[in-house]
Amino acid sequence: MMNVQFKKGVLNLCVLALLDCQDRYGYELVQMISKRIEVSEGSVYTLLRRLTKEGYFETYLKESSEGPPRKYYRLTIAGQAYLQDLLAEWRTFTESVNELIGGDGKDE
Amino acid sequence: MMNVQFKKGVLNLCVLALLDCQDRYGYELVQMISKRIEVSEGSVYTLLRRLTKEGYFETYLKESSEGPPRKYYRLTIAGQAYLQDLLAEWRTFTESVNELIGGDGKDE
DNA sequence: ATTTAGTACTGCACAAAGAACAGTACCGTA
DNA sequence: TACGGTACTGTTCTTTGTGCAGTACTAAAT
Repeated sequence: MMNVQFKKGVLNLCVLALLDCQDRYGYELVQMISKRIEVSEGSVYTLLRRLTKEGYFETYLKESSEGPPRKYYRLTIAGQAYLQDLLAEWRTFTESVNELIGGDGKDE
Repeated sequence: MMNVQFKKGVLNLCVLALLDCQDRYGYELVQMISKRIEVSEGSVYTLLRRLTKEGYFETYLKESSEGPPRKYYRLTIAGQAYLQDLLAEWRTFTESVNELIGGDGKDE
């Protein structure tokens, strides 16, 4: 199956990025991410709780016609800043890795 | 500092890829990887021991004129296959993430 | 001759984060 | 009223990178 370890930290980035466009609720995020990368519910909810505790999200409840009330997550200012940091890191990181695995055994 | 979690599993891929061209010794791998991404010696050596135990590397010692003998690592057949798997996974994974963070909130 | 710096490897205790799983609860339908 | 889908909580387990201490060899500086 999909490499578990690749996901460490990246899930973080994905959730933040998805919340940058609009507020979303947990189950919705699980569905959206699962379409592209395998992820368990537990991971996403755990992450949402953690980042909320760290001040990157604010939450509010809203009732749903098709089940229990949904907890929506909204990026805080800190969350937006964190997202920008992670985005930049992700880009330079993947670039670095691609250079490393690109095959050129150059010293420089 | 660099995001620790991004590295999970990727270090694995980097080491395998670097060994695909030629045999290398541990310290050399640490130096090569450190040029691009921050990594501690402990991580690389731990990983080398683990992958060796799992049959992806064979090792041999060779003396050095500038210090203690070096332990060289060579990819086994299993190691080459594993590398190909990881490479493919890495490519589809980064593609998926880039789509997710790319901003299109599309359902499909 | 002894110290110091660079090279090179070993091994362990620790922390972070995702996975698996069980549990709670609401809603609509058969 | 039993089932399946929606929606969230919480705990335990595993993997993997980190930090640190330790060993040991070589060469240059004091």
